[in-house]
Amino acid sequence: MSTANTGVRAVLPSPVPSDEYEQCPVTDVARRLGDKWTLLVLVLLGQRPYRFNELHRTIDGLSQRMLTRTLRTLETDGLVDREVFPTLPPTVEYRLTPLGTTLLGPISALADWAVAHHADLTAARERAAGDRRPQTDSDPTATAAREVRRTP
Amino acid sequence: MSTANTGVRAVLPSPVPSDEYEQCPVTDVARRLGDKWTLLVLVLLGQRPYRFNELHRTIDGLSQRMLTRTLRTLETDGLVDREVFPTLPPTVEYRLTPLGTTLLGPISALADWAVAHHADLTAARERAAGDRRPQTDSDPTATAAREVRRTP
DNA sequence: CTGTATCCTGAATGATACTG
DNA sequence: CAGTATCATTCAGGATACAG
Repeated sequence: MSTANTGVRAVLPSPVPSDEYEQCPVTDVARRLGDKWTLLVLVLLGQRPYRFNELHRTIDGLSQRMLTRTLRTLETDGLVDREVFPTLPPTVEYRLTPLGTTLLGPISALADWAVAHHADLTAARERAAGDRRPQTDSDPTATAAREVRRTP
Repeated sequence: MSTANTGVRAVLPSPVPSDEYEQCPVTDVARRLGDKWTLLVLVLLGQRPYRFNELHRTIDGLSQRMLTRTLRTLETDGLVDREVFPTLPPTVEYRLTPLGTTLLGPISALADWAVAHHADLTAARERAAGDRRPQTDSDPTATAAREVRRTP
């Protein structure tokens, strides 16, 4: 794996993007995927089209308000298409656009990593939590500075 | 590219994880990367170790408080190592752990996608913004329902 | 069924000042 | 240099009611 960090380097001008950090495409995308429901919705729509209430029922805990918001944003970003059928009552179907489909690749890479290393994360967190009350008080006499370099 | 969505499927039991959505490793990871500074810090540390103020200076707009918070979280997750040198004044160096380094791969995948398709996103957003005031009023006589299927 | 309109709370982030 | 402590602000997100 690995040395495909071409993209990463590409978006890192030495003085990182000014306060207009949203200019950074990577952060921009990450922030969207990082909200509470977008990833879940994208993955579901990656399998087949869904209707509004179908998504609502499938994703436990997701409110109507947030589902609408999430879908609208995805639509605005051109990742999802919304099709309305003139039935009574109305039927609306959502599906990934071609652009949206191309996002499944990177998402899968992230998903694979998450699944593979979630145990590590959990372990690290528990270790960190435990380290806040250890008996491991090292010998204070050994605390003497081993190196004292001046910081320029 | 593409059909590597093994991971995605793996974490999608049909009735999506109950309100304890944090159980989902993928969403968990995405939420961290989706905060305002984590991704930026990870990418910088992916190039070489950095000292605290070095990061602070390099990432424009990042406050001391948020840098500390971000680094602590990364440390807690086992993605970043913190090394203190007993100098005067103190010197602290941050570097990726081996686990943290493995995250660079997925991040690169996302970064590559973001760079490649940022223009599409921007275009879609502008189109969506413009579509809110168009003169494209289609012929009302053509508005008749073409299909009226009953929703089950 | 597919939304919109309000209201409300907690978390994320920022600004500022202070410390070892 | 490398933080911590406080306070203020903003915003994502949830609850609820209502509408076409």
